[in-house]
Amino acid sequence: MSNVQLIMTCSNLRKHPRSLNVGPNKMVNALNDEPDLRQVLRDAGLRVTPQRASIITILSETDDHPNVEELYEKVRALDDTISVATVYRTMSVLENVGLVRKLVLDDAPARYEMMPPTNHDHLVDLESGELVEIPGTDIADVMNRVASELGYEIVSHHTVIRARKR
Amino acid sequence: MSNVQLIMTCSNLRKHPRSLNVGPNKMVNALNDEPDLRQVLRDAGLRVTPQRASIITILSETDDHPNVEELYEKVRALDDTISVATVYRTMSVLENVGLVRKLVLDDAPARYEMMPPTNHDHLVDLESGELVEIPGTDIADVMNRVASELGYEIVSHHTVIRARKR
DNA sequence: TGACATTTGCGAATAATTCGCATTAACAGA
DNA sequence: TCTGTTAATGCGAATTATTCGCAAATGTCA
Repeated sequence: MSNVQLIMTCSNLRKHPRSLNVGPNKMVNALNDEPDLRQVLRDAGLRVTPQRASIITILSETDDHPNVEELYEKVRALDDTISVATVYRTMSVLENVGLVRKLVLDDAPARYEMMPPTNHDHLVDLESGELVEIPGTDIADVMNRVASELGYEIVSHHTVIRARKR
Repeated sequence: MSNVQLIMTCSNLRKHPRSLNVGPNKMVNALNDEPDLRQVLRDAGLRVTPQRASIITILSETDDHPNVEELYEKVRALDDTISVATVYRTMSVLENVGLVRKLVLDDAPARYEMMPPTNHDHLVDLESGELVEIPGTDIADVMNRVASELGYEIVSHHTVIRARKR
């Protein structure tokens, strides 16, 4: 009996500036390549610091969903003076601004991903801890309807499905 | 701009023994009234302790979704020697056995509720911290299809919707 | 370039939850 | 009903993720 957690998330709150096409081995600064991202920060009255740039760069290059500790280790390759507290603070800032999405899992530190330009969901295998992206579903439609009936406009949603292999 | 978290959960994993019809002011022991519940524990090779009985009693009488601290305070009325650790341990046990559901919220301690006999979802108002139940939706159908395509059988699911008043 | 509010780094502080362990007690079998 | 086995409890200490306070550093805008 294998235990699995299916995590589905979608977001339609704001237009994603532009998807980052940074090659996996190009250690470039995402914010330098993406003036749009700089502007997102500035528009929110926030400063574009090298720490924030490094974090976004790393996050843009990863296709998994790192937690703060993993992020911190990777970012240190770009900036070996950055502190964990800054990573925490930055993730919070980026989340508020809408550049990253926070995935709150049970019994594990929060994970993060860049805001995806396309809706997609997630599947977490609890045994391996692996978090896999799966194609988006039309769950969003149902949710939109439900939220709409309550007078709300969905900003984002996050579904956790616990399932058993059949 | 009011911020709201809509939490939707459903469960279809196992037949709920029987819904508890304990009156709001009847300070009775739920496990004594509900031999089914005792059996659920025994079937899992677990012992029916007074602590577990008290916790289930309190949880059955509440229509909100208490966290461990709130639960602990209320349970102390029935058993003033119970410890917080026991409440934590018991909630974990009851969750594994399928008697309660754990609601993991962001930036707040986990909340719990008795496994509902009928599907229902939740709405959390972040400002007030209030967690309101809303009628179940057919999201479950969509999820079942998605999970089914992946070869999984849904045990439970948990959706968090962040929405903004329109 | 200079003023100044933001942001950072550091380490200490919090908060939720778990753990270790000696003691207690549930319950299956005699 | 009594008893032995073994799970469960209570206590407080330990862990873990995250936040906070504050002085020093640094983006940003005039």
